[in-house]
Amino acid sequence: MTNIVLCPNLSNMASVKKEQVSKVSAEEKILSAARKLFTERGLHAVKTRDIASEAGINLALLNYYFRSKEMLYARVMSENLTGFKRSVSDLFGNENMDLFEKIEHLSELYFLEFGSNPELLLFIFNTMHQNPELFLDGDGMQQSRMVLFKQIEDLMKKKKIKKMHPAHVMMNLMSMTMFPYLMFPFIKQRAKLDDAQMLALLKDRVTLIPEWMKLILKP
Amino acid sequence: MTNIVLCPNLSNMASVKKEQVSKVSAEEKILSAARKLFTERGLHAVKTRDIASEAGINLALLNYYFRSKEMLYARVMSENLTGFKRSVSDLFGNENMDLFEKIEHLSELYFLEFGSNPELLLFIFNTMHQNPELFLDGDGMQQSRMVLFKQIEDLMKKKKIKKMHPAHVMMNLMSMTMFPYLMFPFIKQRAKLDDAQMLALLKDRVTLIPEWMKLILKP
DNA sequence: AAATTATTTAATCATTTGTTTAATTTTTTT
DNA sequence: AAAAAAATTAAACAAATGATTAAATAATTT
Repeated sequence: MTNIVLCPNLSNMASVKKEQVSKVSAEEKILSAARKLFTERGLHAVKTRDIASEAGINLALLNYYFRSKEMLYARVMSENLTGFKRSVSDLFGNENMDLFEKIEHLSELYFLEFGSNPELLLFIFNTMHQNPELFLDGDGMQQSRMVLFKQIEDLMKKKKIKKMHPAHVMMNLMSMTMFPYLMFPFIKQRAKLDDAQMLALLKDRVTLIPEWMKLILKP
Repeated sequence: MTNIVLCPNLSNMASVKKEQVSKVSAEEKILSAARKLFTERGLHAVKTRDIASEAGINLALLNYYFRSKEMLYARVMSENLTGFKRSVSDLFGNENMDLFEKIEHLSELYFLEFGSNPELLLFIFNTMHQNPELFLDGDGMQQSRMVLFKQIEDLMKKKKIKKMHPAHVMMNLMSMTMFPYLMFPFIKQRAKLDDAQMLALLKDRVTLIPEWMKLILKP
C-alpha cells in the first residue's frame, strides 16, 4: 500500500539529500514560481495552474507540498516579511542609535532591499491591505516604535528638532523612502529614465533623504 | 415577442423619468456597490455575486446594464479617474501659477479629494498597477508635466531653488501628499489615532507640505 | 533484491463564477 | 385598456479553478 505523506516538510526546510547538488526540487520550483507570480499579480489573479506551469511541475504537486493555494501564499508572504520586519524592528528599537542615524540606516535598508526588486515592496504593500492581520505588530515591533517615538519626542523637548506631531516625522520618512519604489514603473516612464538611471536616482536618495529630513526637522 | 434591450444606457446617463425622485435605480445601486467593493478589494477579489447582493439586485441585472464585470469595472475606473486626472493636469499645466503655488494647490487638492475617502486613492493606485494602460498620459497631461518641469528647471537655473534632478522634486511632492492616504489605516492604528485626529493630521499637512518642500528646495 | 517510503502523474471531482436564457412583472406608450 | 417596451427574476449553462484520488515511478532503507 502506498502511504502518501501530505505536506512532507511544510515547517522544516531540511530535506537534504546526498546528490541533489544542482537539481532544484519541485518544492523549490513551486516556491520560486509562486513568489514571482504572487508578487506580480497578487493572490486572486494568480491561478494554481499558472504556478504549476510556471514552475514546470504537475498541478497536484502544489497541493502535495503546500496543502492549498492559500497556504502557499501565506508561506511566500511570511518569508518575504519576516526578515524585513525584523530588520526594521531592530533598527527602530536600537537605543544606541540616534534619530538621524536611524533615518540614514532606514534609507539605506530600503535601497538594499528593494532597489533591485521594486515589485517586492509593492507586494508587501498590497498584502498589508489584503491581509492586514499578517501585519499586526508583535510586541517587538511595538516596543521598537516606542523607542523611536520617545527619541523623537525627547529631541523636540530639548528643542533639537522642530515641534510637530511625531506621526508627521514618520509619515515623511516613510513616504520619501517607500513611495518611489511603489511608483517605480510610472516614475521611470514619466521621467523618461532607463533602469540604470532610475536605480541611480534611488541610490542618490539614500543620502538625500537624511539631508531633507534634517532640513524639515531643523528648528 | 419581448424584444429585450441589452445595456440600455451604457453611454448616456440621461434616462430621466418623471417620478423617480427618491427611488434609486438598479443601475445606480449596482454602480455604488461596484465602486465600494472594487475600491476595497480590487477586480479579482470581488465576485459578480458580491456586487449583486451588496446592491440588493438580481445577478442578471449586472450583465443587463453593464454587459460584463470587466466593463463595469472599467466604468467605475473611468469615472474615478477622469475628473481627478483633469484637475491635476490643469494644475500642472497652468502657466500663470508658480511652482510653490502649484505645490500648495496640489496638497489641498489631494486633501479635498481623498481626505474623506482614502480608499479611493488606494483604488487608483492599484488600478495604475493592474491596468497601466488606463493611465497612459494623454497629450494634455504630457504637456502639463512639461510645463511644470520647465518651471522647475528654470528656477534651478536662476538659483532660486537647489539643484537636483526634477524627478526628486516630483517624487518628494507626490510621496508626501499621496503616501499618507495610501497608508491611512496603518498610520491610524500605529499612531493610535481616531478618524477625527487622523483627518486633522492630514489637514495639517495641507499647509505643512508646502513649507517642507520650500525647506527642501531652498538653495 | 525486497520492502518501504517519497515523489510524480493523469484523470476526475466538486465548487465557484461569469454569463445567458426564457419567462414574468412593471412601466410606458398608443 | 391594449400593446409594446423595459426591467426584473429564477434557473441553467459553460468554463475556470482548487483540490483529490488512485495508480505509476523513483528513491531510500532494510
